[in-house]
Amino acid sequence: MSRFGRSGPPPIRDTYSLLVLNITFRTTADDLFPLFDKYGEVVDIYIPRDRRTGDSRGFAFVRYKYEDEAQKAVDRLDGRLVDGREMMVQFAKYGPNAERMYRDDHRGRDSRRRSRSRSGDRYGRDRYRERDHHRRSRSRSASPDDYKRRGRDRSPSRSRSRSYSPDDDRKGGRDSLSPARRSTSRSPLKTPPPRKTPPPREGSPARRNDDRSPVGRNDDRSPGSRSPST
DNA sequence: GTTGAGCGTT
Repeated sequence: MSRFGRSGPPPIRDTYSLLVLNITFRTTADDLFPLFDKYGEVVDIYIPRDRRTGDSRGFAFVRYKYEDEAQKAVDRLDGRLVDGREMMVQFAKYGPNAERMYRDDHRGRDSRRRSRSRSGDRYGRDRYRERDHHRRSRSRSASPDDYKRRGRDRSPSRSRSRSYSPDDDRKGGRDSLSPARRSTSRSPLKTPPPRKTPPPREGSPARRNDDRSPVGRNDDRSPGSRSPST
Protein backbone atom coordinates (compact mmCIF):
# COMPACT_ATOMS: atom_id res chain seq x y z
CA MET A 1 0.00 0.00 0.00
CA SER A 2 2.96 2.18 0.25
CA ARG A 3 3.12 2.56 -3.46
CA PHE A 4 2.12 5.83 -4.97
CA GLY A 5 1.79 4.15 -8.30
CA ARG A 6 4.69 1.80 -8.21
CA SER A 7 4.92 -1.82 -7.30
CA GLY A 8 6.32 -3.13 -4.05
CA PRO A 9 8.07 -1.23 -1.30
CA PRO A 10 11.10 0.81 -2.30
CA PRO A 11 14.59 -0.17 -1.09
CA ILE A 12 15.45 1.08 2.34
CA ARG A 13 19.03 2.13 1.88
CA ASP A 14 19.10 5.53 3.49
CA THR A 15 15.57 6.49 4.13
CA TYR A 16 14.21 8.02 7.28
CA SER A 17 10.75 7.23 8.46
CA LEU A 18 8.43 9.85 9.81
CA LEU A 19 5.37 9.07 11.77
CA VAL A 20 2.34 11.19 10.99
CA LEU A 21 -0.33 11.11 13.64
CA ASN A 22 -3.58 12.85 14.34
CA ILE A 23 -4.56 12.78 10.73
CA THR A 24 -8.10 12.24 9.65
CA PHE A 25 -9.34 8.76 8.94
CA ARG A 26 -10.03 9.84 5.44
CA THR A 27 -6.59 11.15 4.69
CA THR A 28 -4.70 8.99 2.26
CA ALA A 29 -1.09 8.72 1.21
CA ASP A 30 -1.83 10.64 -1.94
CA ASP A 31 -3.03 13.53 0.17
CA LEU A 32 0.13 13.59 2.23
CA PHE A 33 2.48 13.08 -0.64
CA PRO A 34 2.19 16.58 -2.13
CA LEU A 35 2.55 18.03 1.33
CA PHE A 36 5.67 16.18 2.32
CA ASP A 37 7.13 16.16 -1.13
CA LYS A 38 7.33 19.93 -1.09
CA TYR A 39 9.67 19.94 1.86
CA GLY A 40 11.88 17.12 0.74
CA GLU A 41 12.29 13.99 -1.26
CA VAL A 42 9.71 11.51 -0.17
CA VAL A 43 10.79 7.98 -0.83
CA ASP A 44 7.70 6.21 0.31
CA ILE A 45 4.50 6.72 2.20
CA TYR A 46 2.69 3.99 3.97
CA ILE A 47 -0.55 4.10 5.87
CA PRO A 48 -1.38 1.08 8.06
CA ARG A 49 -4.95 0.00 7.72
CA ASP A 50 -7.27 -2.25 9.56
CA ARG A 51 -7.17 -5.93 8.70
CA ARG A 52 -10.91 -6.32 8.97
CA THR A 53 -12.45 -3.08 7.84
CA GLY A 54 -9.53 -1.74 5.88
CA ASP A 55 -9.98 1.77 7.17
CA SER A 56 -7.06 4.00 7.98
CA ARG A 57 -5.95 3.96 11.57
CA GLY A 58 -5.43 7.66 11.64
CA PHE A 59 -1.69 7.74 11.11
CA ALA A 60 0.78 7.29 8.32
CA PHE A 61 4.45 6.72 7.74
CA VAL A 62 6.40 9.00 5.49
CA ARG A 63 9.88 8.09 4.39
CA TYR A 64 12.35 10.74 3.50
CA LYS A 65 15.58 10.34 1.69
CA TYR A 66 17.52 12.64 3.98
CA GLU A 67 17.11 13.40 7.60
CA ASP A 68 17.51 17.10 6.97
CA GLU A 69 14.43 17.16 4.85
CA ALA A 70 12.65 14.86 7.19
CA GLN A 71 13.40 17.03 10.18
CA LYS A 72 12.33 20.06 8.28
CA ALA A 73 9.09 18.46 7.29
CA VAL A 74 8.46 17.63 10.90
CA ASP A 75 8.72 21.23 11.94
CA ARG A 76 6.80 22.49 8.96
CA LEU A 77 4.08 19.92 8.66
CA ASP A 78 3.77 19.27 12.34
CA GLY A 79 0.55 20.86 13.39
CA ARG A 80 -0.51 21.42 9.83
CA LEU A 81 -4.20 21.52 9.24
CA VAL A 82 -5.15 18.67 6.96
CA ASP A 83 -8.74 17.92 6.09
CA GLY A 84 -9.75 19.95 9.10
CA ARG A 85 -7.42 18.20 11.52
CA GLU A 86 -3.93 18.98 12.71
CA MET A 87 -1.55 16.21 11.89
CA MET A 88 1.43 15.54 14.10
CA VAL A 89 4.66 14.71 12.34
CA GLN A 90 7.47 13.07 14.24
CA PHE A 91 10.32 10.69 13.63
CA ALA A 92 9.34 7.07 13.70
CA LYS A 93 10.49 5.45 16.87
CA TYR A 94 10.06 1.88 15.84
CA GLY A 95 10.39 0.42 12.43
CA PRO A 96 12.61 -1.40 9.98
CA ASN A 97 15.04 1.49 9.79
CA ALA A 98 14.70 2.73 13.32
CA GLU A 99 18.28 1.80 14.03
CA ARG A 100 19.47 4.21 11.40
CA MET A 101 17.98 7.12 13.23
CA TYR A 102 19.76 6.27 16.42
CA ARG A 103 23.01 6.25 14.55
CA ASP A 104 22.62 9.80 13.34
CA ASP A 105 20.88 10.89 16.45
CA HIS A 106 24.04 12.45 17.77
CA ARG A 107 24.13 15.00 15.02
CA GLY A 108 20.42 15.36 14.42
CA ARG A 109 19.86 16.16 18.03
CA ASP A 110 20.88 19.78 17.88
CA SER A 111 18.46 20.22 15.02
CA ARG A 112 15.62 19.19 17.21
CA ARG A 113 15.75 22.17 19.51
CA ARG A 114 13.19 23.93 17.44
CA SER A 115 10.06 25.84 18.08
CA ARG A 116 8.22 22.75 19.19
CA SER A 117 6.37 24.63 21.86
CA ARG A 118 4.33 26.46 19.31
CA SER A 119 2.35 23.31 18.81
CA GLY A 120 1.42 21.06 21.65
CA ASP A 121 0.79 23.24 24.63
CA ARG A 122 -1.68 25.30 22.75
CA TYR A 123 -3.64 22.34 21.50
CA GLY A 124 -3.52 20.67 24.87
CA ARG A 125 -3.88 17.26 23.31
CA ASP A 126 -1.82 15.78 26.11
CA ARG A 127 -4.55 16.42 28.59
CA TYR A 128 -6.77 13.88 26.97
CA ARG A 129 -4.58 10.95 27.88
CA GLU A 130 -4.51 11.95 31.52
CA ARG A 131 -8.18 12.60 31.77
CA ASP A 132 -9.29 9.43 30.11
CA HIS A 133 -7.22 6.34 30.53
CA HIS A 134 -9.74 4.03 28.97
CA ARG A 135 -10.48 6.30 26.10
CA ARG A 136 -9.94 3.58 23.56
CA SER A 137 -13.10 2.95 21.69
CA ARG A 138 -12.41 0.23 19.27
CA SER A 139 -8.78 0.53 18.48
CA ARG A 140 -6.53 -2.41 17.87
CA SER A 141 -6.93 -3.33 21.50
CA ALA A 142 -9.17 -6.12 20.40
CA SER A 143 -7.21 -6.83 17.28
CA PRO A 144 -4.71 -9.29 18.78
CA ASP A 145 -7.55 -11.05 20.51
CA ASP A 146 -9.42 -11.46 17.33
CA TYR A 147 -6.56 -13.34 15.76
CA LYS A 148 -6.27 -15.74 18.64
CA ARG A 149 -9.96 -16.36 18.65
CA ARG A 150 -9.94 -17.24 15.05
CA GLY A 151 -7.32 -19.91 15.55
CA ARG A 152 -8.99 -21.81 18.37
CA ASP A 153 -12.61 -21.18 17.78
CA ARG A 154 -14.07 -19.65 14.71
CA SER A 155 -16.82 -17.39 15.90
CA PRO A 156 -16.59 -14.11 14.03
CA SER A 157 -19.99 -13.00 15.17
CA ARG A 158 -19.24 -13.76 18.78
CA SER A 159 -15.59 -12.80 18.85
CA ARG A 160 -16.54 -9.15 18.67
CA SER A 161 -18.91 -9.30 21.57
CA ARG A 162 -16.57 -11.34 23.69
CA SER A 163 -13.68 -8.99 23.33
CA TYR A 164 -14.70 -7.23 26.48
CA SER A 165 -13.99 -10.19 28.74
CA PRO A 166 -11.60 -12.76 27.31
CA ASP A 167 -10.98 -14.18 30.76
CA ASP A 168 -14.32 -15.84 31.13
CA ASP A 169 -13.48 -18.09 28.26
CA ARG A 170 -10.63 -19.85 30.00
CA LYS A 171 -12.26 -19.66 33.37
CA GLY A 172 -15.29 -21.47 32.14
CA GLY A 173 -17.37 -18.91 33.91
CA ARG A 174 -19.30 -18.47 30.75
CA ASP A 175 -21.64 -21.34 31.61
CA SER A 176 -21.56 -20.51 35.27
CA LEU A 177 -23.02 -17.09 35.03
CA SER A 178 -25.37 -18.04 32.27
CA PRO A 179 -27.91 -19.93 34.41
CA ALA A 180 -27.47 -17.48 37.21
CA ARG A 181 -28.32 -14.49 35.09
CA ARG A 182 -30.99 -16.39 33.26
CA SER A 183 -32.80 -17.35 36.44
CA THR A 184 -33.56 -13.72 37.14
CA SER A 185 -34.52 -12.70 33.67
CA ARG A 186 -35.84 -16.07 32.77
CA SER A 187 -39.43 -15.42 33.67
CA PRO A 188 -39.80 -11.75 34.36
CA LEU A 189 -43.40 -11.95 33.35
CA LYS A 190 -44.81 -14.63 35.59
CA THR A 191 -42.15 -14.44 38.29
CA PRO A 192 -42.34 -11.48 40.69
CA PRO A 193 -39.72 -8.76 40.22
CA PRO A 194 -36.34 -9.73 41.74
CA ARG A 195 -36.36 -6.75 44.02
CA LYS A 196 -33.85 -6.84 46.81
CA THR A 197 -35.41 -7.96 50.03
CA PRO A 198 -35.19 -5.09 52.52
CA PRO A 199 -33.34 -5.96 55.74
CA PRO A 200 -35.59 -6.58 58.74
CA ARG A 201 -35.59 -3.29 60.57
CA GLU A 202 -38.11 -4.31 63.11
CA GLY A 203 -35.95 -2.86 65.85
CA SER A 204 -35.70 0.36 63.96
CA PRO A 205 -37.68 3.27 65.45
CA ALA A 206 -38.78 4.26 62.00
CA ARG A 207 -40.53 0.99 61.83
CA ARG A 208 -43.18 2.28 64.14
CA ASN A 209 -44.83 3.78 61.15
CA ASP A 210 -45.57 0.23 60.18
CA ASP A 211 -48.71 0.62 62.17
CA ARG A 212 -50.15 2.75 59.45
CA SER A 213 -48.35 1.12 56.60
CA PRO A 214 -50.65 -1.88 56.21
CA VAL A 215 -53.51 0.49 56.33
CA GLY A 216 -52.30 2.46 53.35
CA ARG A 217 -51.45 -0.66 51.37
CA ASN A 218 -54.64 -2.29 52.24
CA ASP A 219 -56.48 0.61 50.81
CA ASP A 220 -54.49 0.51 47.61
CA ARG A 221 -54.83 -3.20 47.39
CA SER A 222 -58.53 -2.92 47.79
CA PRO A 223 -60.45 -5.07 45.32
CA GLY A 224 -61.83 -1.88 43.93
CA SER A 225 -58.63 -1.08 42.10
CA ARG A 226 -57.43 -4.63 41.71
CA SER A 227 -60.56 -5.87 40.06
CA PRO A 228 -62.20 -2.96 38.41
CA SER A 229 -65.48 -4.57 37.63
CA THR A 230 -67.16 -2.76 34.85
C1' DG B 1 -22.68 7.75 9.15
C1' DT B 2 -19.14 7.38 14.40
C1' DT B 3 -14.05 7.19 17.12
C1' DG B 4 -8.62 10.01 18.24
C1' DA B 5 -3.84 7.27 21.35
C1' DG B 6 -0.27 5.34 18.80
C1' DC B 7 4.42 3.01 15.60
C1' DG B 8 4.45 0.02 9.52
C1' DT B 9 3.21 -3.73 4.43
C1' DT B 10 -0.13 -4.79 0.87
